[in-house]
Amino acid sequence: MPELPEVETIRKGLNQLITGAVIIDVAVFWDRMITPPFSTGKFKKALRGETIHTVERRGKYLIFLLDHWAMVSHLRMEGKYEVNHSGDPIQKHTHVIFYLADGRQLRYLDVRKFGRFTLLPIDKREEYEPFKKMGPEPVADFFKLNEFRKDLSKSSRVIKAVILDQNIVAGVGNIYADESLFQAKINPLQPANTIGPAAAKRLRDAIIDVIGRAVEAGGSTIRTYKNTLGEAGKFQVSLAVYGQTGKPCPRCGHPIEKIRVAQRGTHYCPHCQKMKKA
DNA sequence: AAAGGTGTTTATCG
DNA sequence: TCGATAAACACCTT
Repeated sequence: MPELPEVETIRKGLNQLITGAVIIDVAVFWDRMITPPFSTGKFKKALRGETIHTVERRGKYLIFLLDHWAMVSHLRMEGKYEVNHSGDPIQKHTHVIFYLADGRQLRYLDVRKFGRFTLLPIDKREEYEPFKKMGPEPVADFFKLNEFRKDLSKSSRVIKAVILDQNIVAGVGNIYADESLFQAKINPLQPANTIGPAAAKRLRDAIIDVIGRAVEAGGSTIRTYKNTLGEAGKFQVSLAVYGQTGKPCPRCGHPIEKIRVAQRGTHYCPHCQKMKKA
């Protein structure tokens, strides 16, 4: 659910609300949320007294820049942040609370407990393995067609699996993968190494365009996503295929179908997105 | 009412 | 090294 556009919207909200705030204490109610080598105890101790200077993002990861640490937070499926006052009732599925010096609390909620926190020394954050391997951000300046074409030619996997791979391009999840493939008129089952130069360009441009428009719209709210300010996204009304099973294709009117590709629910128009021979 | 679907990443298998 | 699969969880739908 939180893919790049949702994480980016959350990042902006966090920056509005908590930059400059000082963490005086941390409570962790689900220890597995804190990844090794940090124990919950070390995690809390490291954060006490640290100022939240700014929140950055790489792919679907949030990066809180503190005095001595970069706190990396991944929301996985259903992670959310709220900023509360101390008297506010604690919602179900609250797993981490950051107590701030001004009396407010930054709370992390996650129904499925899949989200993770990692602490990195502030000057070593570039060395974090997932960041080192991660593909470019899906914007024109970084996501180069030549590199993308090389990646496609090297892989026999189906194209949908490839664009979901964070090491190819960062931040694309199930929703925006389906939307991008639809916009580029490519069948999700097409093997990556059978995609020609023209189709590769369409796909690269579609990913940049779809993600960009979704960021502008504050992301998509499918079931539960809300940003830090408690607001829903607006992009769900612009979705052409995701969650539109049985509805007419906005381009040709053929009913949208749902199949399974790379173990993921996949929505596409069988008329507009025909499989092409290599 | 048990079973299956939901999506992201990492670990593990062949 | 690559690709496929399972596991980490809770809730909702069938």
